[in-house]
Amino acid sequence: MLSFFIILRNLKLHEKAPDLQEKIFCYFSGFGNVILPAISGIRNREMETIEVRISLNKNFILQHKGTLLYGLALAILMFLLKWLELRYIIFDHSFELYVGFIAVIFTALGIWLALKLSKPKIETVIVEKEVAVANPENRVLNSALISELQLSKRELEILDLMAKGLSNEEIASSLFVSLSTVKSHNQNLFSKLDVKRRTQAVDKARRLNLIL
Amino acid sequence: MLSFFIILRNLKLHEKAPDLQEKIFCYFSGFGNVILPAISGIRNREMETIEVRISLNKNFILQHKGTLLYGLALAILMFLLKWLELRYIIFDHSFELYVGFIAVIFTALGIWLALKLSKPKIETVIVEKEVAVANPENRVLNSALISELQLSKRELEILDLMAKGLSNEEIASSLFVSLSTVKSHNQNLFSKLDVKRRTQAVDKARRLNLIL
DNA sequence: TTGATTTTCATACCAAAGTAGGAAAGAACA
DNA sequence: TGTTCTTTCCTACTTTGGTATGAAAATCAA
Repeated sequence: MLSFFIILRNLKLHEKAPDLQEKIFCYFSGFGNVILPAISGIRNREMETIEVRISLNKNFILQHKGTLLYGLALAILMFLLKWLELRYIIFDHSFELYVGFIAVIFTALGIWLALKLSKPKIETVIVEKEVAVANPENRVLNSALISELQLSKRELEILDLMAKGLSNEEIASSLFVSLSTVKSHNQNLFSKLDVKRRTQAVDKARRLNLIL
Repeated sequence: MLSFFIILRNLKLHEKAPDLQEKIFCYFSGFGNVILPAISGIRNREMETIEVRISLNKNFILQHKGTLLYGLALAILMFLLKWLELRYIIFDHSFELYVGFIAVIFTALGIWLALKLSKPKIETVIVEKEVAVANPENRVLNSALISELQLSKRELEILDLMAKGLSNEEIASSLFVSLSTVKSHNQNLFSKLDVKRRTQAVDKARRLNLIL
């Protein structure tokens, strides 16, 4: 669009301007060919940088700088090429020398470009090494079986204390109930576990992970 | 400086070119102003995207490809621009075409060389991954403590059966001894373990690994 | 509100465990 | 041969554990 209006303006100036002004405009138009791309590049880059920073939170200053250097390098080389052309057209230098010089210049440009923009990456290879960790005695309550046997909360409490070696009287004191209560629970517990005595109950409970 | 020489060239062409050709040159110069920023903009955007992807995925090839495409695009554009210029200067354009082609070729060559010479480093990082080993109850008899407590072989036998839930009578039958014998051993055992009842003895023995 | 389940408690009685004292036989070691 | 320890066994007695029966209160779900 900007160029479109430049063309329009050029046409206008061309119709109105005398021969001298037309010449000056054309000269500065050529000057704009160098500056415009550079300015445009910067602007586009800046916008891109902002966008990327928002989405990815990355630092693009180096890349920004790289593009600037790249643009300047191209501009300088383009100028140099044109200058050589002009000298050749005006002063008629050797053809082979000119071509050879061009080849060297642009090879170096390519190398410089690649090295500048392609930084040697360090590729990280992650190797997972399994280390066996001894798992300490890790016993888990057999909740499913507890539900299946329909052991009540109180019964489990008594079973646990029984396994710790407490007598009925001691269990009663511990739970703030009477001896009769403990005996009642014991009866229910033994019946559910199908055992005859506390030692059997404890042994079975351990084997079945009803207690830890 | 570049513009200065462009001015010089234009003066020359102005002196040689007819009025019509001068106009056409100015228009196409303006046309170039549209294409360059647009292509540059696209390239920049694409490059940013590629670089971002690379930094995330660490894909080195994509970065190279981007650089190549970018360089080639600019080189082709430069060639096209020159070709257009030459067409309207009314020179023998085979020479300028040749020079422009040389520039493109050697830029690509330079890029290719640099990429060839720069190899990515490979760094190996070892990550230890802990794997829990399913370790079944792995209990070992505490022989040292058994000796320290001076538990006899018979006492240990009885302790083991007691933990399995056998009554005194059942233990006696099991070991082909009388009930009195078992009671005698129990007394000795309880005394050595400093406990008052079988459930305490069993609990303590388990905790101290006197039985499995 | 009703019914089922859990928790609590008591009584009477029997079985098993635990205590204390004593003794004999066998095995191992100095 | 004598000593010590282990194993075996008995008796009398006390304490604890287990069984059976019955009932009341509390909690929870329908």
